[in-house]
Amino acid sequence: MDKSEFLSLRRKIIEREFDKLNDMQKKAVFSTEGPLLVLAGAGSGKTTVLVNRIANIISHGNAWYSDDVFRMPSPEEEELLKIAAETGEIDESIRYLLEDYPAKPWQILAITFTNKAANELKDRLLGMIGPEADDIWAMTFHAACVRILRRNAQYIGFSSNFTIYDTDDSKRVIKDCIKQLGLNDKFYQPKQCISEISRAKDYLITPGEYAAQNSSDFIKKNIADIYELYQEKLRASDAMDFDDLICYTVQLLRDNPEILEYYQSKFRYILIDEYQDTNHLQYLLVSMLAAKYRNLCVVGDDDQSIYRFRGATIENILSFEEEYGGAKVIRLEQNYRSTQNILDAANGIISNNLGRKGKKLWTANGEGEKIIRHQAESDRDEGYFVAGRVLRGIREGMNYSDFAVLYRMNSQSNLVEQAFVRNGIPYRIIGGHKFYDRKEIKDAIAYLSVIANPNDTVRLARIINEPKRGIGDSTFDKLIRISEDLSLPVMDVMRSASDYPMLSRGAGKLSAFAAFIDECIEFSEQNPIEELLRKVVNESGYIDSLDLDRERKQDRLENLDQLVNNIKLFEENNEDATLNDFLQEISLMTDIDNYNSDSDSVVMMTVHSAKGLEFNTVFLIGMEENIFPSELSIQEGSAGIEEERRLAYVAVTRAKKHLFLSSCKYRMLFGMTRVNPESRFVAEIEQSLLEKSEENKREEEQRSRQRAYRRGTEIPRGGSKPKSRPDFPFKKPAQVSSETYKVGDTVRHKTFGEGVVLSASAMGNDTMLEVAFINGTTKKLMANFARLEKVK
DNA sequence: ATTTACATCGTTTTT
DNA sequence: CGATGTAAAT
Repeated sequence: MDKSEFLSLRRKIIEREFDKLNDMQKKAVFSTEGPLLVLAGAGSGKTTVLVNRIANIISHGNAWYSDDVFRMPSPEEEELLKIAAETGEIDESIRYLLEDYPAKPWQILAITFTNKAANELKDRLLGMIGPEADDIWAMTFHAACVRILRRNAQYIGFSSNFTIYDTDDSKRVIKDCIKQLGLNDKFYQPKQCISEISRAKDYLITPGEYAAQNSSDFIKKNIADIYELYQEKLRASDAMDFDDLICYTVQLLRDNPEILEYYQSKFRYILIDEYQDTNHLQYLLVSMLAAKYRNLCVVGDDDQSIYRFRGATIENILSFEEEYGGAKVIRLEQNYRSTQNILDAANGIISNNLGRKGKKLWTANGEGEKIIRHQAESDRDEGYFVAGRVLRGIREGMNYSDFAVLYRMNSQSNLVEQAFVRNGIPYRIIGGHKFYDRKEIKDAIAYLSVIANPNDTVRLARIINEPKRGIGDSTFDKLIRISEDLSLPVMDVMRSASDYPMLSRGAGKLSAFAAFIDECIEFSEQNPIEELLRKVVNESGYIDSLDLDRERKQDRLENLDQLVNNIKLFEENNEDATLNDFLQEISLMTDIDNYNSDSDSVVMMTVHSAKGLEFNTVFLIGMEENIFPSELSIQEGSAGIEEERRLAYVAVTRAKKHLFLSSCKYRMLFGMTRVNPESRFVAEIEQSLLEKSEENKREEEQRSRQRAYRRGTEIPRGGSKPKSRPDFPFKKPAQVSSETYKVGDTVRHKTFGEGVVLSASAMGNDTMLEVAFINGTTKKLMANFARLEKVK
């Protein structure tokens, strides 16, 4: 056997191991060295590629492409190789012949976007390469950064069990800062400050630099002060926000060459999933880590970039080839999920975007059914339409879990939810009210946080008077003031509260509370977390205080029980896990991470949350202008619309077999009834792929029969029955306004101000008005709902 | 300090 | 419309 024979045999054996993959997927799996861009369309087996690529790197390294041979096989080994090529069974003794510098699991860093994706990746890796997969760093950006930071916390002046603040916590701190600086919080809104600070962090701009860059801008100068104070407060609380996790990691690596060198050498192979959703800071982090080996594989789909509002820059993926000269590009365009009709619809929508890498999904699954397009009378009818179709599906033998309802914004779930409740359809809502966002859960977590990190003043503020123990805002403010002025830990001040005249009145209560926390801290060192939680909620009087509102008590107790269960589960899965580990786990967790398709119920969520998931039947509701695309994105212009279009592309490609696109003639939105035309995205789908819903067809038939009847001509009665009115009040009791409007009238609206009526047309027993408001926008409103005031 | 009533506000998407 | 926050009353 000569060398080329051996090499081709080697390739054959390796290829056999991955024979379930298509050619493009194999190419991505075998391309281990150097920068690699994998453009993976929706449903193209992206995770499969990631898993297999990692497996290949560990078991074969670059052996498929490499012409290097460590040693030629002996005659016995040749026989074993031939057997392996025939049967796929590889004798352990010849493994070394099939390798070219394979990596150890701990040399691999695989970054995903969500914890769910990370867990899925880990599970599949465990299944494919066994327990040593545990050494692979397969996690989210945030989790990886936390891991690096905890190990090196002293370099950046934090303790190794620093707290992670969520958006809610950050907001509280920001509010404090605005107040403390004596600024008007109308002018400096917490939300805007946070996003401004977040943008600064994205480009590693320090408060000082930010101030210098904006010295001529009065407002931004103040934001610089807020930014500075905010960072100080977080540091004093030994806490970081989400952005800090990445930001401090980048700074740590930038300022400490030996640490950078350690991680650069450690991670020989880096893989980044969902690369289109990375922001500048994440890009920076990746490029630092990958600088040494340049074995960087990024996987993504420029058409699925939907997190621009959070700082994701689609440019990261668009300019990857430029950034990494000589990068290999592989496109995965074969879709294994949907029917061709669904893919054509998605292709049709996305082709309207400019500046794409460009790709076209195809499938071997066949054409499939047409996409059903339905127009409901109202948002309420839309809910009943969905419910009706689910029930029909169930009658035909489908499961509830085959269905998903997707929408642009959380508030759209309400009416579908009501329709489901009335029809006894089991459902789950992902997002919206997150489990860990519930008050009682946040309170409980706050107690645990303070016990884990007594410097966490934000969480302390939450619970120091919850339940009421007579420690009001002014006392707490004084407490913080003293602790800041004397640079003493808050807990120390509390313990010896009676030493401070300022605290005289509340001193006893404060020291009692401090004693309770101290007792819990001691308890926590010896006992499991769930025991600690039980102690906390019972002995703090929290449970007792729930009696105040009997209505919700049961609910809240159940939630607390659920939390205890979650903790137990966590402790079972993670031996000798500390309280800190648990708190970290939940601080980086979101609702979607808890989603599993086990229980048989219809699932409802936003399109954003649905990314990466798939469902047999998808109802995409609210396909209307001003909803999807959203009003704000329309105002924003093409960049906004293109992002919405990508979102629509994501939504459509979630469906495996059936897709419904529904819209309403009018809907209640933000407290008033609005009229929106059907979404432009529906028009971007080739019309032959769409089919009107039976419900709509029947209505039309009935209407035309009525018209014919009025004209005296008769239409032969067809098979279809007239649509029965739904058994629910379809509109609110008519509060018909005495006012009538005609074109040219001047009206005043509560929020939009004055406007001129452009058109008025009768609709049912109401009038649909088109009004041009002085703020330059034109809105369509229903006269009876809009609460308009006639001016002239 | 706490409760209540009233007003105002902003309304997308979330690691 | 709902959540959130402020002002006034207890």
